[in-house]
Amino acid sequence: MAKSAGVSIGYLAERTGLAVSAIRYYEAQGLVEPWRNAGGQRRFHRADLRRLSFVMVAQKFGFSLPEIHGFLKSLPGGRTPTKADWARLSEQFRDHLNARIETLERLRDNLDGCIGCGCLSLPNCKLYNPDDAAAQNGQGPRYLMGDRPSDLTKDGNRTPNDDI
Amino acid sequence: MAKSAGVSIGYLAERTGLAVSAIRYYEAQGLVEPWRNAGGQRRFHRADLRRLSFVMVAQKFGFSLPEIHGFLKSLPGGRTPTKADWARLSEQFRDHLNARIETLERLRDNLDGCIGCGCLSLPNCKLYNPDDAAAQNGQGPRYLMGDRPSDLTKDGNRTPNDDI
DNA sequence: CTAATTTCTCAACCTAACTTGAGATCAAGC
DNA sequence: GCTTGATCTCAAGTTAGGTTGAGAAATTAG
Repeated sequence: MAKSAGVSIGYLAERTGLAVSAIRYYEAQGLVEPWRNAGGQRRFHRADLRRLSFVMVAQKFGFSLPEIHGFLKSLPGGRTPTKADWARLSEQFRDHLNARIETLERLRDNLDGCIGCGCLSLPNCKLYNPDDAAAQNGQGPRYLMGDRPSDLTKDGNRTPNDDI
Repeated sequence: MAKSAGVSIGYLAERTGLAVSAIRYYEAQGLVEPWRNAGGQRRFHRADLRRLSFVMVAQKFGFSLPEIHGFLKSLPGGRTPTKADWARLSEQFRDHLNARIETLERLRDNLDGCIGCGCLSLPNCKLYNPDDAAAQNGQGPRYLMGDRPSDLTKDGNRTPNDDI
C-alpha cells in the first residue's frame, strides 16, 4: 500500500476557502509539506485539510504563522494524526489562548482603575508598565497582546506625562 | 494670552519613549496636529503628551491607528481636553475592549467544545462560523479578533473538512 | 561667531502575510 | 490531437506601522 494519489492544491483551496496562492505561501512557511506528482504538481494528504483549517482558526485568534508552526510541530511526522493527536494540540493551543485573554483582561482592569483616577497621566499608571509591553519591540507589525517576555523595554523609569 | 511656545518633537519623544519618526508618522495619520514655529519646526501642545500616551496604550490592546484616531476624535477640538473628556474617551474605549475580549472568549469556548467532540473536522464546528471571521478579509495584515461586522465572507455554506 | 544638535523633507527600506502577473507546463475533456 | 483549465515558478506589488539615510536648514551651546 503505497502513498495514495493525494489531492490537488485547487481542491484544498475550494474546500477551505483559502486562495491557492495562500496555500503555496503556507508551504513556503513549512505549515504543510506536499509531495510532487510525476508532472511536478503538488499533491497533499487529505489530512492537510484539517491542518489548513487549524491554521485558519489559529489566525482568527491572532497567532502568527511561526507560532502556528510551533503548534503544528507537536503533531506526529510519519503518520496521519489521530483524533487524540489533535485533541492534545488543541489543549496546548487553548493554554496559549487563555494566557492571551488574561493579559487583555489584566490590561482592561488597569484601564478601569485609570478611569477612576482620571489617569492616563499619572506616573504610576500601570498601563505604562513595561511588563505588559506587547508593542513597540523591533520593527515590522507590532506584537499584539503578546505572551512573549518583553526584553527590549529596558527603561523602566519612564514617567510619560506626570505634568499635564 | 496667545498660544504658548509649545514643546518640540524631541521633547515628546523623550517623554513618551516614542521615536521622533513615529511621532511624525502619527501626525501624518492625523493622531496629533502640531503647528509650526517661525523656522518651520513642529510645536506641540503639552497635552499631546497625553494623546500620544493614549495611542501607545491603545496599540498595546491591539487597536489600529485608524481605530485610535476614531477614539481621539471624541476629544474637543478647540480646547485642551479636561479630565472629564478623557474619562469619557476611556469609557468608550473600554467598551470596545470588552467587545474584543468577549469575542476571544466566545471563540475559546467553542474551541473547548471542539476538543470534546474531536472537532476541527465537523461541518457544524462553530469555529468556522463566518460571524466570527476576523481574518481573511481583503489583503494586507489581517484584522485581529476584529469587532467589525464581517461583510466579505459571504459563503456561509462552506464545510471545510467534513470527510477527513 | 562658530560648532554641535535638532529638526526638516523626501525617498527608500523593513516585516508579515499574502496577491498579482508573466510566461511556461500539465492534465482533462471531446 | 487539440483546446481549455489548472498548476508551475519567480518577481514584484500591497497594507500597516514604522525606520533609515541624505542633504539642508534651524536652534542651541560655548
